[in-house]
Amino acid sequence: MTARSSSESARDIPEATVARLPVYLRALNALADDGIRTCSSEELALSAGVNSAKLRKDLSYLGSYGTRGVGYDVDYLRYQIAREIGVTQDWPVVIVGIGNLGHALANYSGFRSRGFRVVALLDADETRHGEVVAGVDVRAFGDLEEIVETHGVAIGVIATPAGAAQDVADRMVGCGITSILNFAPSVIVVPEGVDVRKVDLSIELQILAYHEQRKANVT
Amino acid sequence: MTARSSSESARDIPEATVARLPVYLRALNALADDGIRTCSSEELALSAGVNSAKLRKDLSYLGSYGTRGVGYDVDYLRYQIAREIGVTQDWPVVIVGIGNLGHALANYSGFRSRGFRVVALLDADETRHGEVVAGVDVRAFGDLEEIVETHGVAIGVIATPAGAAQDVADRMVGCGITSILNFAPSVIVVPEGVDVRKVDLSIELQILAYHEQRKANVT
DNA sequence: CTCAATTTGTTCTCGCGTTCACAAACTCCT
DNA sequence: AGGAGTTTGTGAACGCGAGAACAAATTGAG
Repeated sequence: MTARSSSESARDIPEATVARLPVYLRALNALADDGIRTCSSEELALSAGVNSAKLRKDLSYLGSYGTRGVGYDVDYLRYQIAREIGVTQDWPVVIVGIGNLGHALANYSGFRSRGFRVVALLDADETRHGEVVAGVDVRAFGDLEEIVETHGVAIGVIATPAGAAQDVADRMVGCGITSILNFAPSVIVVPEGVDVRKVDLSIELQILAYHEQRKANVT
Repeated sequence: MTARSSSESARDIPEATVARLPVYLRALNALADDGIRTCSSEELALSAGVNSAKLRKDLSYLGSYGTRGVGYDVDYLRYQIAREIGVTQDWPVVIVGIGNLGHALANYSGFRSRGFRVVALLDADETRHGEVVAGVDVRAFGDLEEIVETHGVAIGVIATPAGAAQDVADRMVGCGITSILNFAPSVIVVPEGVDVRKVDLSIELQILAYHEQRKANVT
């Protein structure tokens, strides 16, 4: 299943490591902005908020990009991580659902600066079609196929109410979208081969509430 | 460290389980809305998008709330989970940073319906003070102490740009806030005893991009 | 050139979480 | 009442990730 014919990047990077690579990349960018050209695993780990042993192990999955006795070249490592994640290229993204959250996402500058380009905002509400939000056209949900095909979109973002999420996901999958970021508070089912990541705002708060309650209960 | 003097809820629930309890709660609410009064672990697991064995083990940490041969009483289980998480009570929350994301969070109905009440929106921008967003007063960041004390706030949400996040966190901790939900794309450092959860929108997309790239590379 | 100091890459061990598999408990039908 | 059929709760095995610890590689001083 994980056999790769491509000669490079054939390593199988653990999921936990993949989730931390963007954090390292951000830390490296911050260091570069400060004019720092070289850093040790200890320093980088501090910036990223992780253990240095973990950092080194994570980086070792990518290859040997450090120099013993010296550390890592910030620019070089930055490029290597970006390439591994795939953010050296430009990823077109569609956002469905132009409520408060869709608005916020469309305006979020962090997407663009990290290689993601919002090519369209889709909504079922016809009265909003033709509007321009954050420099992006608001279009009809029915235009999804056309937009996906024209721009070669592989990543879709769901920012609709819970009730619409599964329908939207089905349509996205039907168009050939293979990665979905779901902000709707509902579980969506997709075929094998499609990746879904879920961000649920109220769940995060509930987890905090659980711990908060326990703190209070230690009498 | 985990010794509890309180007689009930003395069990130590694994972190991974805690993170899933809100999902189960949501699934149970959906079932209840459909008029379903009883469900098996298999059915509930399907709604929640998990394995039924995992679901049963998770629930077993709370106690034996099911009936063998029958399943779980939806209302009863719902109450037990809600009580365990702590969402039977009302949690006052402050949001700092009234940008696009702060706006979206303030308007998010999912908070209120789950026991979280936004008591104030704070922002450094003086021109916005006195405004009312989503029925909540926009106040000066300097009012943090007063608001936290008045309402007994234990949970704070950071929705500022990255540069301000650490300062805001420090102030929050200084006021006695012990749980922080951080949407700013930066690592924040807090003292022992303070819980931080981080939601980073662009990191989620980068993780998707990594997998997307790998799919494309399987030639 | 040699040796001390530094820092990476990797091996090893431990603990947590997931999953399987099954005994225990309950219902319902005859 | 008894037995077949369900479904929970949990013991045990397994796999992954975290962290400690160390060997290998590099630098720089004398």
